[in-house]
Amino acid sequence: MTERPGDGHQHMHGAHGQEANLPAIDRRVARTRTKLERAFFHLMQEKGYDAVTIHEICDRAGVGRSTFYTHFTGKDDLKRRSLEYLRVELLESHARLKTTDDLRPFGFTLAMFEHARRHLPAYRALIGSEGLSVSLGSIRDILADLVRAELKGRGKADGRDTTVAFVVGAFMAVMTQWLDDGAKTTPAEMDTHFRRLIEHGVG
Amino acid sequence: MTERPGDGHQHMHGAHGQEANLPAIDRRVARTRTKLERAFFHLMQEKGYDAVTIHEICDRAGVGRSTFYTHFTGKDDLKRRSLEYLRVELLESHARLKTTDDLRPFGFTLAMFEHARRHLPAYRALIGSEGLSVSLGSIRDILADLVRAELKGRGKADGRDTTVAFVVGAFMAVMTQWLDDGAKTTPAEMDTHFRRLIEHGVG
DNA sequence: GGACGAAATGGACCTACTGTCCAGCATGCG
DNA sequence: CGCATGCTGGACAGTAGGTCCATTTCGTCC
Repeated sequence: MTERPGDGHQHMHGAHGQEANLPAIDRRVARTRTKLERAFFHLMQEKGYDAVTIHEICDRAGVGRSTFYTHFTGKDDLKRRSLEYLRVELLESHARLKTTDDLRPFGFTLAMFEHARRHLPAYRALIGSEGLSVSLGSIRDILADLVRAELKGRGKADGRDTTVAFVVGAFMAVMTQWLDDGAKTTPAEMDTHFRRLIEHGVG
Repeated sequence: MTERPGDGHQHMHGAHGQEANLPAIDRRVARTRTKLERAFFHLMQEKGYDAVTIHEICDRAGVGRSTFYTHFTGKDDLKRRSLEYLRVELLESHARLKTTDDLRPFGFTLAMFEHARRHLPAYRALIGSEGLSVSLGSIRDILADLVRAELKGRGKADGRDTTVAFVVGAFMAVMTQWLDDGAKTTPAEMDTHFRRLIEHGVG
Protein backbone atom coordinates (compact mmCIF):
# COMPACT_ATOMS: atom_id res chain seq x y z
CA MET A 1 0.00 0.00 0.00
CA THR A 2 2.67 2.53 0.83
CA GLU A 3 5.60 1.04 -0.99
CA ARG A 4 7.22 3.98 -2.62
CA PRO A 5 8.37 2.73 -5.99
CA GLY A 6 11.84 3.87 -6.84
CA ASP A 7 13.06 4.25 -3.29
CA GLY A 8 16.67 3.40 -2.90
CA HIS A 9 16.70 1.22 0.10
CA GLN A 10 18.74 -1.86 0.61
CA HIS A 11 17.24 -5.12 1.53
CA MET A 12 18.67 -8.41 2.57
CA HIS A 13 17.65 -10.39 -0.42
CA GLY A 14 19.38 -10.25 -3.76
CA ALA A 15 18.81 -11.42 -7.28
CA HIS A 16 16.37 -14.25 -7.60
CA GLY A 17 16.69 -15.32 -11.18
CA GLN A 18 19.16 -18.12 -11.58
CA GLU A 19 19.68 -17.87 -15.32
CA ALA A 20 20.90 -21.46 -15.30
CA ASN A 21 19.44 -24.20 -17.41
CA LEU A 22 16.98 -25.17 -14.72
CA PRO A 23 13.18 -24.77 -14.91
CA ALA A 24 13.34 -20.99 -14.64
CA ILE A 25 11.23 -19.53 -11.89
CA ASP A 26 7.67 -18.51 -12.52
CA ARG A 27 7.35 -14.78 -12.22
CA ARG A 28 4.47 -15.18 -9.82
CA VAL A 29 6.70 -17.13 -7.49
CA ALA A 30 9.48 -14.61 -7.63
CA ARG A 31 7.07 -11.78 -7.02
CA THR A 32 5.40 -13.43 -4.07
CA ARG A 33 8.65 -14.42 -2.45
CA THR A 34 10.05 -10.95 -2.84
CA LYS A 35 6.94 -9.39 -1.38
CA LEU A 36 7.12 -11.67 1.63
CA GLU A 37 10.80 -11.09 2.18
CA ARG A 38 10.46 -7.35 1.98
CA ALA A 39 7.55 -7.33 4.37
CA PHE A 40 9.43 -9.55 6.79
CA PHE A 41 12.49 -7.39 6.57
CA HIS A 42 10.61 -4.21 7.37
CA LEU A 43 8.55 -5.71 10.16
CA MET A 44 11.66 -7.15 11.72
CA GLN A 45 13.18 -3.69 11.92
CA GLU A 46 10.02 -2.29 13.43
CA LYS A 47 9.28 -4.87 16.08
CA GLY A 48 12.06 -7.38 16.24
CA TYR A 49 12.02 -10.94 15.04
CA ASP A 50 10.01 -12.52 17.82
CA ALA A 51 7.19 -10.04 17.76
CA VAL A 52 6.52 -10.48 14.06
CA THR A 53 3.74 -12.93 13.24
CA ILE A 54 3.23 -14.75 9.98
CA HIS A 55 -0.19 -13.20 9.67
CA GLU A 56 1.35 -9.75 9.83
CA ILE A 57 3.93 -10.60 7.22
CA CYS A 58 1.24 -11.76 4.85
CA ASP A 59 -0.94 -8.73 5.49
CA ARG A 60 1.93 -6.37 4.89
CA ALA A 61 2.94 -8.27 1.79
CA GLY A 62 -0.60 -8.43 0.50
CA VAL A 63 -0.41 -12.18 0.22
CA GLY A 64 -2.75 -14.90 1.37
CA ARG A 65 -1.68 -16.70 4.49
CA SER A 66 -1.88 -20.11 2.93
CA THR A 67 0.38 -18.89 0.16
CA PHE A 68 3.07 -18.26 2.72
CA TYR A 69 3.26 -21.94 3.51
CA THR A 70 3.72 -22.93 -0.12
CA HIS A 71 6.99 -21.00 -0.08
CA PHE A 72 8.33 -21.30 3.44
CA THR A 73 7.82 -23.82 6.18
CA GLY A 74 7.63 -21.12 8.81
CA LYS A 75 9.13 -17.92 10.14
CA ASP A 76 12.47 -19.52 10.87
CA ASP A 77 12.73 -20.80 7.34
CA LEU A 78 12.08 -17.36 5.95
CA LYS A 79 14.74 -15.94 8.22
CA ARG A 80 17.28 -18.55 7.32
CA ARG A 81 16.74 -18.09 3.61
CA SER A 82 16.96 -14.33 3.90
CA LEU A 83 20.17 -14.65 5.84
CA GLU A 84 21.57 -16.80 3.10
CA TYR A 85 21.77 -13.80 0.81
CA LEU A 86 23.80 -11.95 3.39
CA ARG A 87 26.07 -14.90 3.85
CA VAL A 88 27.02 -15.44 0.23
CA GLU A 89 27.57 -11.75 -0.28
CA LEU A 90 29.86 -11.67 2.68
CA LEU A 91 31.86 -14.57 1.37
CA GLU A 92 32.17 -12.97 -2.06
CA SER A 93 33.20 -9.72 -0.48
CA HIS A 94 35.87 -11.47 1.50
CA ALA A 95 37.14 -13.44 -1.48
CA ARG A 96 37.44 -10.28 -3.53
CA LEU A 97 39.49 -8.53 -0.88
CA LYS A 98 41.57 -11.53 -0.13
CA THR A 99 43.41 -11.42 -3.41
CA THR A 100 44.62 -7.85 -3.00
CA ASP A 101 45.00 -7.69 0.69
CA ASP A 102 46.17 -11.02 1.86
CA LEU A 103 49.20 -9.91 3.77
CA ARG A 104 47.59 -8.14 6.62
CA PRO A 105 46.97 -9.97 9.88
CA PHE A 106 43.24 -10.49 9.95
CA GLY A 107 42.19 -9.80 6.43
CA PHE A 108 38.52 -10.34 6.98
CA THR A 109 37.84 -7.49 9.34
CA LEU A 110 37.77 -4.65 6.88
CA ALA A 111 35.53 -6.58 4.54
CA MET A 112 33.18 -7.27 7.40
CA PHE A 113 33.02 -3.70 8.61
CA GLU A 114 32.32 -2.49 5.12
CA HIS A 115 29.79 -5.15 4.43
CA ALA A 116 28.03 -4.38 7.65
CA ARG A 117 27.85 -0.70 6.92
CA ARG A 118 26.61 -1.24 3.41
CA HIS A 119 23.83 -3.42 4.77
CA LEU A 120 23.28 -1.46 7.90
CA PRO A 121 19.48 -1.78 7.93
CA ALA A 122 19.71 -5.51 7.59
CA TYR A 123 22.26 -5.86 10.34
CA ARG A 124 20.31 -3.58 12.60
CA ALA A 125 17.25 -5.70 12.09
CA LEU A 126 19.18 -8.82 13.00
CA ILE A 127 20.95 -7.36 15.96
CA GLY A 128 18.17 -5.28 17.36
CA SER A 129 15.81 -8.04 18.25
CA GLU A 130 17.68 -10.68 20.11
CA GLY A 131 21.13 -9.45 20.51
CA LEU A 132 23.42 -10.66 17.85
CA SER A 133 23.87 -14.26 18.72
CA VAL A 134 20.72 -15.84 17.41
CA SER A 135 20.50 -14.49 13.91
CA LEU A 136 24.15 -13.87 13.31
CA GLY A 137 25.12 -17.32 14.41
CA SER A 138 25.92 -18.42 10.90
CA ILE A 139 28.05 -15.36 10.28
CA ARG A 140 29.88 -16.09 13.49
CA ASP A 141 30.60 -19.57 12.21
CA ILE A 142 32.02 -18.27 8.98
CA LEU A 143 34.29 -15.93 10.86
CA ALA A 144 35.42 -18.69 13.17
CA ASP A 145 36.56 -20.68 10.15
CA LEU A 146 38.47 -17.76 8.74
CA VAL A 147 40.18 -17.06 12.03
CA ARG A 148 41.06 -20.66 12.59
CA ALA A 149 42.68 -20.85 9.16
CA GLU A 150 44.50 -17.60 9.79
CA LEU A 151 45.97 -18.72 13.08
CA LYS A 152 47.00 -22.03 11.69
CA GLY A 153 48.63 -20.41 8.70
CA ARG A 154 50.57 -18.09 10.92
CA GLY A 155 52.40 -21.02 12.36
CA LYS A 156 50.97 -20.24 15.74
CA ALA A 157 50.15 -23.63 17.06
CA ASP A 158 47.62 -21.64 18.97
CA GLY A 159 44.78 -22.48 16.67
CA ARG A 160 43.16 -23.39 19.93
CA ASP A 161 39.47 -22.97 20.22
CA THR A 162 39.88 -20.51 23.02
CA THR A 163 41.87 -18.16 20.88
CA VAL A 164 39.44 -18.46 18.01
CA ALA A 165 36.54 -17.73 20.32
CA PHE A 166 38.49 -14.80 21.67
CA VAL A 167 39.01 -13.18 18.30
CA VAL A 168 35.56 -13.84 16.93
CA GLY A 169 33.78 -12.85 20.11
CA ALA A 170 35.72 -9.65 20.36
CA PHE A 171 35.06 -8.83 16.75
CA MET A 172 31.34 -9.48 16.89
CA ALA A 173 31.01 -7.41 20.04
CA VAL A 174 32.93 -4.49 18.58
CA MET A 175 30.97 -4.57 15.37
CA THR A 176 27.67 -4.79 17.19
CA GLN A 177 28.55 -1.89 19.40
CA TRP A 178 29.59 0.14 16.38
CA LEU A 179 26.37 -0.58 14.51
CA ASP A 180 24.23 0.07 17.54
CA ASP A 181 25.87 3.41 17.81
CA GLY A 182 24.91 4.24 14.25
CA ALA A 183 28.19 3.36 12.56
CA LYS A 184 29.48 6.89 12.86
CA THR A 185 33.15 6.25 12.31
CA THR A 186 34.40 4.81 9.04
CA PRO A 187 34.98 1.11 8.47
CA ALA A 188 38.66 1.83 7.97
CA GLU A 189 38.94 3.49 11.36
CA MET A 190 37.16 0.63 13.04
CA ASP A 191 39.41 -1.76 11.27
CA THR A 192 42.54 -0.03 12.50
CA HIS A 193 41.25 0.21 16.02
CA PHE A 194 40.20 -3.39 16.18
CA ARG A 195 43.38 -4.67 14.63
CA ARG A 196 45.48 -2.77 17.14
CA LEU A 197 43.53 -4.25 20.01
CA ILE A 198 43.61 -7.78 18.73
CA GLU A 199 47.30 -7.71 17.88
CA HIS A 200 48.73 -5.91 20.87
CA GLY A 201 46.02 -6.10 23.48
CA VAL A 202 44.85 -3.27 25.68
CA GLY A 203 48.08 -3.17 27.66
CA MET B 1 21.10 -18.36 54.28
CA THR B 2 21.71 -20.04 51.08
CA GLU B 3 20.55 -23.52 50.20
CA ARG B 4 22.46 -26.12 52.11
CA PRO B 5 25.66 -26.60 50.16
CA GLY B 6 25.78 -30.29 50.83
CA ASP B 7 22.80 -31.43 48.84
CA GLY B 8 24.81 -31.62 45.69
CA HIS B 9 22.04 -30.15 43.66
CA GLN B 10 22.84 -26.74 42.32
CA HIS B 11 20.13 -24.52 41.13
CA MET B 12 19.89 -20.94 40.12
CA HIS B 13 17.82 -19.72 42.97
CA GLY B 14 19.01 -19.09 46.43
CA ALA B 15 17.66 -17.70 49.63
CA HIS B 16 14.03 -16.78 49.68
CA GLY B 17 13.42 -15.56 53.18
CA GLN B 18 14.30 -11.96 53.69
CA GLU B 19 14.59 -12.09 57.46
CA ALA B 20 13.98 -8.39 57.53
CA ASN B 21 11.13 -6.79 59.40
CA LEU B 22 8.75 -7.38 56.52
CA PRO B 23 5.67 -9.68 56.48
CA ALA B 24 7.63 -12.93 56.39
CA ILE B 25 6.63 -15.27 53.62
CA ASP B 26 3.95 -17.90 53.99
CA ARG B 27 5.48 -21.36 53.82
CA ARG B 28 3.03 -22.34 51.13
CA VAL B 29 4.25 -19.53 48.94
CA ALA B 30 7.88 -20.39 49.43
CA ARG B 31 7.23 -24.00 48.65
CA THR B 32 5.29 -23.30 45.50
CA ARG B 33 7.78 -20.79 44.19
CA THR B 34 10.66 -23.15 44.79
CA LYS B 35 8.88 -25.97 43.06
CA LEU B 36 8.22 -23.79 40.04
CA GLU B 37 11.75 -22.49 39.86
CA ARG B 38 13.25 -25.93 40.13
CA ALA B 39 10.98 -27.31 37.44
CA PHE B 40 11.74 -24.39 35.18
CA PHE B 41 15.43 -24.79 35.73
CA HIS B 42 15.43 -28.44 34.82
CA LEU B 43 13.17 -28.06 31.81
CA MET B 44 15.33 -25.24 30.54
CA GLN B 45 18.34 -27.52 30.55
CA GLU B 46 16.42 -30.23 28.75
CA LYS B 47 14.75 -28.24 25.98
CA GLY B 48 15.98 -24.69 26.03
CA TYR B 49 14.12 -21.63 27.19
CA ASP B 50 11.88 -21.12 24.19
CA ALA B 51 10.62 -24.66 24.01
CA VAL B 52 9.47 -24.72 27.63
CA THR B 53 5.78 -23.94 28.12
CA ILE B 54 4.15 -22.72 31.27
CA HIS B 55 1.90 -25.75 31.24
CA GLU B 56 4.93 -28.01 31.34
CA ILE B 57 6.51 -26.10 34.16
CA CYS B 58 3.38 -26.46 36.23
CA ASP B 59 3.02 -30.15 35.45
CA ARG B 60 6.59 -30.85 36.38
CA ALA B 61 6.25 -28.81 39.52
CA GLY B 62 2.97 -30.41 40.46
CA VAL B 63 1.29 -27.05 40.68
CA GLY B 64 -1.96 -25.78 39.24
CA ARG B 65 -1.55 -23.59 36.23
CA SER B 66 -3.56 -20.76 37.68
CA THR B 67 -1.27 -20.78 40.66
CA PHE B 68 1.64 -19.94 38.41
CA TYR B 69 0.08 -16.63 37.57
CA THR B 70 -0.37 -15.67 41.19
CA HIS B 71 3.41 -15.73 41.53
CA PHE B 72 4.79 -14.71 38.16
CA THR B 73 3.39 -12.66 35.35
CA GLY B 74 4.80 -15.06 32.77
CA LYS B 75 7.78 -17.07 31.67
CA ASP B 76 9.98 -14.02 31.24
CA ASP B 77 9.25 -12.90 34.75
CA LEU B 78 10.23 -16.28 36.11
CA LYS B 79 13.44 -16.17 34.13
CA ARG B 80 14.32 -12.67 35.24
CA ARG B 81 13.73 -13.42 38.88
CA SER B 82 15.75 -16.60 38.69
CA LEU B 83 18.58 -14.76 37.03
CA GLU B 84 18.56 -12.26 39.82
CA TYR B 85 19.96 -14.85 42.20
CA LEU B 86 22.84 -15.47 39.87
CA ARG B 87 23.49 -11.78 39.53
CA VAL B 88 23.72 -10.97 43.21
CA GLU B 89 25.93 -13.94 43.86
CA LEU B 90 28.24 -12.88 41.11
CA LEU B 91 28.50 -9.41 42.55
CA GLU B 92 29.22 -10.75 46.02
CA SER B 93 31.80 -13.08 44.63
CA HIS B 94 33.50 -10.24 42.88
CA ALA B 95 33.41 -7.97 45.89
CA ARG B 96 34.96 -10.68 48.03
CA LEU B 97 37.82 -11.18 45.62
CA LYS B 98 38.31 -7.54 45.00
CA THR B 99 39.67 -6.85 48.43
CA THR B 100 42.47 -9.41 48.22
CA ASP B 101 43.20 -9.30 44.57
CA ASP B 102 42.77 -5.78 43.46
CA LEU B 103 46.12 -5.27 41.87
CA ARG B 104 45.80 -7.52 38.88
CA PRO B 105 44.73 -6.10 35.56
CA PHE B 106 41.22 -7.39 35.11
CA GLY B 107 40.31 -8.59 38.54
CA PHE B 108 36.88 -9.82 37.64
CA THR B 109 37.85 -12.59 35.30
CA LEU B 110 38.91 -15.19 37.82
CA ALA B 111 35.83 -14.61 39.91
CA MET B 112 33.70 -15.03 36.81
CA PHE B 113 35.34 -18.22 35.69
CA GLU B 114 34.99 -19.73 39.12
CA HIS B 115 31.44 -18.58 39.52
CA ALA B 116 30.56 -20.02 36.15
CA ARG B 117 32.07 -23.35 36.94
CA ARG B 118 30.42 -23.56 40.31
CA HIS B 119 27.06 -22.91 38.68
CA LEU B 120 27.80 -24.83 35.54
CA PRO B 121 24.33 -26.34 35.13
CA ALA B 122 22.74 -22.95 35.42
CA TYR B 123 25.06 -21.35 32.92
CA ARG B 124 24.65 -24.23 30.53
CA ALA B 125 20.91 -23.82 30.71
CA LEU B 126 21.21 -20.15 29.92
CA ILE B 127 23.72 -20.53 27.16
CA GLY B 128 22.38 -23.63 25.54
CA SER B 129 19.08 -22.28 24.44
CA GLU B 130 19.63 -19.02 22.70
CA GLY B 131 23.27 -18.51 22.62
CA LEU B 132 24.48 -16.44 25.45
CA SER B 133 23.27 -13.02 24.57
CA VAL B 134 19.65 -13.12 25.55
CA SER B 135 19.77 -14.50 29.03
CA LEU B 136 23.20 -13.34 29.98
CA GLY B 137 22.51 -9.81 28.90
CA SER B 138 22.38 -8.57 32.45
CA ILE B 139 25.64 -10.27 33.31
CA ARG B 140 27.19 -8.68 30.27
CA ASP B 141 26.06 -5.31 31.53
CA ILE B 142 27.65 -5.87 34.91
CA LEU B 143 30.90 -6.82 33.26
CA ALA B 144 30.80 -3.79 31.01
CA ASP B 145 30.58 -1.56 34.07
CA LEU B 146 33.52 -3.28 35.72
CA VAL B 147 35.64 -3.01 32.62
CA ARG B 148 34.76 0.60 32.06
CA ALA B 149 35.77 1.44 35.60
CA GLU B 150 38.95 -0.55 35.24
CA LEU B 151 40.01 1.21 32.06
CA LYS B 152 39.20 4.58 33.45
CA GLY B 153 41.13 3.84 36.63
CA ARG B 154 44.15 2.77 34.66
CA GLY B 155 44.51 6.25 33.33
CA LYS B 156 43.95 4.98 29.87
CA ALA B 157 41.72 7.60 28.39
CA ASP B 158 40.62 4.72 26.30
CA GLY B 159 37.53 4.03 28.30
CA ARG B 160 35.98 4.16 24.89
CA ASP B 161 32.98 2.06 24.25
CA THR B 162 34.75 0.15 21.56
CA THR B 163 37.40 -1.04 23.95
CA VAL B 164 34.87 -1.98 26.58
CA ALA B 165 32.89 -3.95 24.02
CA PHE B 166 36.10 -5.57 22.93
CA VAL B 167 37.02 -6.83 26.36
CA VAL B 168 33.55 -7.92 27.40
CA GLY B 169 32.75 -9.55 24.08
CA ALA B 170 36.00 -11.45 24.09
CA PHE B 171 35.48 -12.57 27.64
CA MET B 172 31.92 -13.76 27.13
CA ALA B 173 32.90 -15.65 24.02
CA VAL B 174 35.82 -17.36 25.72
CA MET B 175 33.77 -18.27 28.74
CA THR B 176 30.94 -19.62 26.61
CA GLN B 177 33.30 -21.70 24.56
CA TRP B 178 34.86 -23.05 27.72
CA LEU B 179 31.53 -23.99 29.25
CA ASP B 180 30.24 -25.50 26.04
CA ASP B 181 33.28 -27.68 26.01
CA GLY B 182 32.52 -28.95 29.48
CA ALA B 183 34.82 -26.65 31.46
CA LYS B 184 37.63 -29.14 31.37
CA THR B 185 40.50 -26.86 32.24
CA THR B 186 40.61 -25.07 35.57
CA PRO B 187 39.32 -21.56 36.10
CA ALA B 188 42.85 -20.47 36.97
CA GLU B 189 44.18 -21.70 33.67
CA MET B 190 41.42 -20.00 31.75
CA ASP B 191 42.10 -16.86 33.66
CA THR B 192 45.78 -16.88 32.77
CA HIS B 193 45.09 -17.62 29.15
CA PHE B 194 42.50 -14.94 28.80
CA ARG B 195 44.53 -12.35 30.62
CA ARG B 196 47.50 -12.95 28.37
CA LEU B 197 45.35 -12.52 25.29
CA ILE B 198 43.63 -9.41 26.47
CA GLU B 199 46.83 -7.74 27.67
CA HIS B 200 49.22 -8.58 24.88
CA GLY B 201 47.00 -9.65 22.01
CA VAL B 202 47.49 -12.62 19.75
CA GLY B 203 50.59 -11.18 18.10
C1' DG C 1 -4.29 -15.62 -28.96
C1' DG C 2 -5.75 -19.61 -26.53
C1' DA C 3 -5.37 -23.90 -23.73
C1' DC C 4 -3.13 -25.83 -20.02
C1' DG C 5 -1.18 -26.23 -15.68
C1' DA C 6 0.94 -24.15 -11.88
C1' DA C 7 0.31 -20.66 -8.44
C1' DA C 8 -2.58 -17.79 -5.46
C1' DT C 9 -6.60 -17.30 -2.64
C1' DG C 10 -9.42 -17.33 1.44
C1' DG C 11 -11.88 -19.68 4.45
C1' DA C 12 -12.69 -23.88 7.33
C1' DC C 13 -10.71 -26.57 10.70
C1' DC C 14 -7.59 -28.33 14.23
C1' DT C 15 -4.05 -27.90 17.74
C1' DA C 16 -1.38 -25.57 21.19
C1' DC C 17 -0.34 -21.85 24.37
C1' DT C 18 -1.27 -17.72 26.97
C1' DG C 19 -3.70 -15.26 30.35
C1' DT C 20 -8.00 -14.30 33.28
C1' DC C 21 -11.51 -15.49 36.38
C1' DC C 22 -13.99 -17.80 39.83
C1' DA C 23 -16.15 -21.01 43.24
C1' DG C 24 -14.65 -24.28 46.36
C1' DC C 25 -11.11 -26.75 48.96
C1' DA C 26 -6.93 -27.08 52.23
C1' DT C 27 -3.63 -25.31 55.06
C1' DG C 28 -0.45 -22.37 57.58
C1' DC C 29 -0.82 -18.58 60.89
C1' DG C 30 -1.93 -16.28 65.08
C1' DC D 1 -9.38 -23.46 66.53
C1' DG D 2 -11.10 -20.07 63.23
C1' DC D 3 -10.08 -17.45 59.52
C1' DA D 4 -7.50 -15.39 56.04
C1' DT D 5 -4.68 -16.70 52.53
C1' DG D 6 -3.04 -19.64 49.15
C1' DC D 7 -4.03 -23.56 46.02
C1' DT D 8 -6.99 -25.94 42.74
C1' DG D 9 -9.09 -27.22 38.45
C1' DG D 10 -11.87 -26.04 35.05
C1' DA D 11 -14.20 -22.70 32.01
C1' DC D 12 -13.47 -19.14 28.77
C1' DA D 13 -11.60 -15.94 25.34
C1' DG D 14 -7.94 -14.57 22.48
C1' DT D 15 -4.01 -15.38 19.44
C1' DA D 16 -0.95 -17.97 16.60
C1' DG D 17 0.64 -21.80 13.97
C1' DG D 18 -0.13 -25.11 10.49
C1' DT D 19 -2.98 -28.04 7.05
C1' DC D 20 -6.35 -28.75 3.50
C1' DC D 21 -9.13 -27.86 -0.43
C1' DA D 22 -12.34 -25.92 -3.94
C1' DT D 23 -12.05 -22.10 -6.65
C1' DT D 24 -10.02 -18.44 -9.26
C1' DT D 25 -6.24 -16.10 -11.47
C1' DC D 26 -2.53 -15.71 -14.45
C1' DG D 27 2.20 -17.05 -16.59
C1' DT D 28 3.96 -20.01 -19.90
C1' DC D 29 4.33 -22.28 -23.99
C1' DC D 30 2.53 -23.80 -28.29
